[in-house]
Amino acid sequence: MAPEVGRAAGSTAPRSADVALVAGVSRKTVSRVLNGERYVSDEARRRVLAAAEELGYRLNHAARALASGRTRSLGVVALGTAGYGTASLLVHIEQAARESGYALRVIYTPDGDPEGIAGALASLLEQGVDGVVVSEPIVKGDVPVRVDVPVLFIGAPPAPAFTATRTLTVSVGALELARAATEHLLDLGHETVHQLAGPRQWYATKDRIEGWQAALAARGAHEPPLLNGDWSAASGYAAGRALASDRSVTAVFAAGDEMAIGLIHALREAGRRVPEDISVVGFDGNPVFAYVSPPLTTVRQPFDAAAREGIRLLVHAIEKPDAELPPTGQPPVELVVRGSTAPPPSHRGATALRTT
Amino acid sequence: MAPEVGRAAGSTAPRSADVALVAGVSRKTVSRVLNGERYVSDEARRRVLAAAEELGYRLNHAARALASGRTRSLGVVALGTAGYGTASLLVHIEQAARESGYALRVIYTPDGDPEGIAGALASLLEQGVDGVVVSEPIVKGDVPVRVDVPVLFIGAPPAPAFTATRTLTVSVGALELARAATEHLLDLGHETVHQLAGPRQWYATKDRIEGWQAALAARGAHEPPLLNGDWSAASGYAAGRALASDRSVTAVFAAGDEMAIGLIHALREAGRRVPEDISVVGFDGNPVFAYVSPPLTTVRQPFDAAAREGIRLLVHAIEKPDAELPPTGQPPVELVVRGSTAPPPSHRGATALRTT
DNA sequence: TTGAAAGCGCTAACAC
DNA sequence: GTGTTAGCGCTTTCAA
Repeated sequence: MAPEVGRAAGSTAPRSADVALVAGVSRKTVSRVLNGERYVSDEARRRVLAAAEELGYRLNHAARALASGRTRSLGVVALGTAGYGTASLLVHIEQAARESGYALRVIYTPDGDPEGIAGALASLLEQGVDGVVVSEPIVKGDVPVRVDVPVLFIGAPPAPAFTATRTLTVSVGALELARAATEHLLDLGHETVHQLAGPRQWYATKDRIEGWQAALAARGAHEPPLLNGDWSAASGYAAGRALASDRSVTAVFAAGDEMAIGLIHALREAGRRVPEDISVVGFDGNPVFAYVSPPLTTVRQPFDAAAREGIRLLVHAIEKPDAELPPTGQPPVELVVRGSTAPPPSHRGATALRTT
Repeated sequence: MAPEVGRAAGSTAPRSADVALVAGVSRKTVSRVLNGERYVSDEARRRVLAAAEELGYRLNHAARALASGRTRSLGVVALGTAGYGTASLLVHIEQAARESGYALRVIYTPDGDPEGIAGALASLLEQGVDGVVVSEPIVKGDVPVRVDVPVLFIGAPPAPAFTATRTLTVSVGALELARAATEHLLDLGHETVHQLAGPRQWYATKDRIEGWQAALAARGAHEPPLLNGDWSAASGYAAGRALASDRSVTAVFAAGDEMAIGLIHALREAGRRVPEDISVVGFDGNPVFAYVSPPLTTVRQPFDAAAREGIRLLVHAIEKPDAELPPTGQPPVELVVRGSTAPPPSHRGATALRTT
């Protein structure tokens, strides 16, 4: 079917030269068409496309990357647990990147510690990525890597000693979300709100603590000591067992939905009712927890908006290194009130008296 | 600190030639050291490594890929929802790939339909991957792409019309898991077991239906019509509302944990107790559902084992194209009995009479 | 055990 | 609008 076109008839995959031959144009014109550049006649474009189609031509990204110095790909350093947050963020990052014409290279780092992140970054950089996305890393410690591409941090400011050409940050509004969660509980009439926090060295934990503190301080509420978890339901359960015997606790803000689920389970096992005796609000917004008993009140992390916004920023920094960064909007603060929160027993008691 | 070494002292990143210069060897020797090839003296190796370290040398994968025709990377076609299964599988695939020296390029396909998979494959192939992993795609339809690298299907056999150099499959034992789940219910004394299935065009759905049918048939149990869901808790909830009024239903196998959660919620809202009136078993093994009420009985998908095994196969096919494939073990069948399953009311009734 | 030369397939710069 | 030339940084021959 295809005419004998030099090597194109051979055994190897067709190259741009073969397409050029079939289309009757130069390789550069093929390149122009494939890259959507201007200054190509409609006729030439049509012929190139037809030839590429006929030959089953597939562009070689490695060659393009070598010649152009750009890979049109982004590296992602993902935190290693298959939690809803990480997974959801990754899905949205991939989609946003793809829509901007970038492919994704992913490395998981179970702990998110500086060494792990440094290693992941080094590997990504070797592979040749035009930019890197790091989500919510650890608070302390240097990341001892020379990074010569823009780096986007999702959800937290970059570690202080991090050295990169250009560092970008996009917020998920964790502080505001934590404040909203705490305020919701305070509004319900609780005197104060305990927090079941994540590992202390995570940025994500820090923001949530600060938002909670801010809400407490604004109402003049006493700030109880933090409870510690590791994001897992099991750790929430452990914290709940410890907490159950303290009758003064009427409201808990858990820094993650799964911890909230574990916490509630322990509380109920110990005979404390949720939300009648203790209210619990989670953090993340995994829709499945609308279907447990009680349905979990939570705040939704705007992973979709953050990913879109972040990738927009990153792509901008890659493609227009010298331009100003575009302005970024405030992430939405979305409180999802379901069944795990209610007024404290004291209020309910009053209500009960009235209605009895 | 570093001596003036030609271009190395310039503004661009050091290349292998710079390392060679500093080490006092040829570029080829540098290449040999970096690729762990034999026939390099210890002394030469030491000098090359030292020079690379001193220069902060980073290998250029694009150049290597162009020259060698291999990228040392794997493409993953992931199904688009941020569910526990997909996310968990991806984490384990990445880990196994990294341990074998391969990087990962990921594309999500929300629906897993043939067009989506074809597009994802084409994109991955352009990027230049040495192999591809596709997890549980759709049953029907061609995937009209010329694929010239080995393709691994996790969890299901390849679509019939799929044309690839080499097609590999690794099972998660879904059929056996579905059978185990169904048998568990039958063993408890239920006369039959309903199934809340996933979308019919998914392979994953097919396996689970077949395992369920096999278990039913083996006991001579009647096979009730399938209920339909889309993996989401919301769809499980919808199915549960429809099911609640049918008093003859005493046991349901939900083909996904989240659907099971939604189902249970609807059942309870309608006044049916779980597990007293109806038993429900899920499918996946997300640990968080050990902490809901009732704790979900489920079967655990061996994502870790499947990913390890699958990547081993894929890497073998890539690196030793002509060799036999290594044998693969049977994936473990793990039933996790928790609180959402119990004997049917008839049995319990008998027990209740005795104890009253 | 090591090195020299040739090219992988593409794009950049500059001509026309 | 289009073509020509010269590499991108590495690995692959093949020779020493």
